[in-house]
Amino acid sequence: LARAAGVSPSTVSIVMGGKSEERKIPMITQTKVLTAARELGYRSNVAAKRLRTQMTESLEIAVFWASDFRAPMMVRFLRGLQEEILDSKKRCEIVIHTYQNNMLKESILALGIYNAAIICNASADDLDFLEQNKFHVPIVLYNRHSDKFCTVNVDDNRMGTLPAEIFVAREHSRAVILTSDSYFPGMDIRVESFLRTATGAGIQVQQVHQENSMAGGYEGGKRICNLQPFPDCIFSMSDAMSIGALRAFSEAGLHVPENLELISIGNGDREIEEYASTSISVVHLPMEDMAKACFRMTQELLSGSIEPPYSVELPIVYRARESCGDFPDRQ
Amino acid sequence: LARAAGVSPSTVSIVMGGKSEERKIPMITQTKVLTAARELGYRSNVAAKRLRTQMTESLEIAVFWASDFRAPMMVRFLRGLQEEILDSKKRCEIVIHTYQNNMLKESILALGIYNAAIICNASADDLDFLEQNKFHVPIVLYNRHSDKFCTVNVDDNRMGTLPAEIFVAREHSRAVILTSDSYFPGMDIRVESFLRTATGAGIQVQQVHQENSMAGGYEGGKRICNLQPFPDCIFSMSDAMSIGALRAFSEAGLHVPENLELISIGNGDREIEEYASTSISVVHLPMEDMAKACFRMTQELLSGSIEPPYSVELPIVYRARESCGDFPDRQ
DNA sequence: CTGAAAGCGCTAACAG
DNA sequence: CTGTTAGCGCTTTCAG
Repeated sequence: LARAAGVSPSTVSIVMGGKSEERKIPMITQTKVLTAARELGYRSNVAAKRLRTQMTESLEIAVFWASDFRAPMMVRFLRGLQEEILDSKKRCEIVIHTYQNNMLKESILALGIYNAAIICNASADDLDFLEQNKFHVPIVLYNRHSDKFCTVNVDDNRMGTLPAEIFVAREHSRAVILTSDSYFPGMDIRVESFLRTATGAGIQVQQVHQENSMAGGYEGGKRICNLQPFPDCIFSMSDAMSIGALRAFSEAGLHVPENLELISIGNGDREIEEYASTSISVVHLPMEDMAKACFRMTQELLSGSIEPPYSVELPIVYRARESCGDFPDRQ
Repeated sequence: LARAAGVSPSTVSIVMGGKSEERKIPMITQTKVLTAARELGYRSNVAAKRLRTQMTESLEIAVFWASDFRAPMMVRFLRGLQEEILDSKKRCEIVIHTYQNNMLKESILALGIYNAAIICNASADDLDFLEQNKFHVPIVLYNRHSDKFCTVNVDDNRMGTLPAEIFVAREHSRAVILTSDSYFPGMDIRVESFLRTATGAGIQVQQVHQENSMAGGYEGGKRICNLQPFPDCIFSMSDAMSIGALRAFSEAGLHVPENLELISIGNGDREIEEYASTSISVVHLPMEDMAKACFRMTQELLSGSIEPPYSVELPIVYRARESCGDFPDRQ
């Protein structure tokens, strides 16, 4: 350590701790220590410091989040998480690890150094990796299924059938699904269950694939304008795509909901849904509540009151706004 | 520890580490340890674990972020930060601490256990608190001024004068500032320098105060519709307020930019600015770049290549989109 | 199969 | 004013 680099063990600690004044260390010693530290590229070891000073009562929870188009959704998740931590009255730090889709394994090396981990946005590959390894830290999976880990979910099937039922009830006959490459199994389920329910009720369904972003939604919207037959309703896989599509429609002189109704997966900020040019009707993804459930689950795992394969599924609701009405009998 | 709670010191470690199989610990001992741990509410100490296993090479940087309407902006900041960390090839964890405006002091107790801290969104009170205390950890302030700490800034004055100059050049004569309660001195500077430049050039300036959110912007927009004299240009203090206002205008049958032009402080996601019902012309706040500068500054502070009162100011640019044109001579 | 012992890097008494 | 010492809670050889 910097101990070899000059004077003594504790003197160093005093100087580096900024307690030079009160302990009356002469300037000369201070500079000796400081320059030595600089030359050795000394970095104090925070783990040792924490251990020694007993700054150890607060839990550390790692949150893994994909650094792609889903990054903005982290805000809602963190909001829920922070709220629940506050409510729980526990001291708890959250450490964010962002990772590339399918690259979870590279980012997760040192899980053991946290009290618990919440893993979000895992792809099928990422899940395989998790299933095949043994971790000795409580792990909660956000919106994924597993028979090895604890998970917090929504009913992806219902997220597809509900909008389909609404379109049926509202007597639409030509739907289009605005979607993107599938990043996780649940997304396919949403698409397929919409497809099944809608076609089962005699609705003709087309699909438009674009990048999951406003830009992608915009391109998708332009493509939808040229679709034959022209659809009378859209199921969009994200708020971002919906906003892009809305803009494309408005440029094309198409009006939502008059010319076609739109229901989106409500995975964006509530304000953005409400203050879009046409406020967006959504199948609401309760991310804040899911985050809370994730946190609670880590605590239960830590206390041993639940055991690993354990799942919670949160109910989903439809929020009718301008872009699509409600079931006719509720209006 | 759980050591008293049954058998031995290291056996516990083996069992809790999940190495029971390979070390052939009999089931009976395992359960003994496990139940004891449960009853004692045992939580392994991550600091000790890190220290012992030398998982210590990675820096830990605390990021303090206000948990209010600015929460969504954390995404852009984190994006920049992550990118720079990746580029730097250093292992570095970021720990997010959200705090209530004016309550930084409550959240910051244990700064010593990080390698460095980046403090964002500090209010005047928060700054006072920081100035008056001595910390012995490298601290970087995001978008604040201080003669004690290192800071990364934009030219708040220019953020006000630039839109004013554009409005002048575009021959507007009646401006309105859509703003909210001031959360930090820089915001006042933006408003005042706009006011000074605009009134100096003979523009009549009104102000509308609302909450800094889309909802607030919407209410503000409605109020603007009834303003006498009716303005021909708006300077909005955030993308969120702009989006709300845009919606209010469109409901009132007003068109942007035909009836009035709008320039916003570009503090939201780029996509949201581009895909708003009318894409928003902004004085761009380079948050990602500022985050990068913050990270670089922590590293320089750590290596001793810079000393505390040190500032970096990033240039700001105007991005003309639909809601307001550029300087006439650039068009 | 399990216990004893050492030591990670640091800080806080307590003596010099 | 500065050095010595002990020990934070854990894991890891190494002997039983």
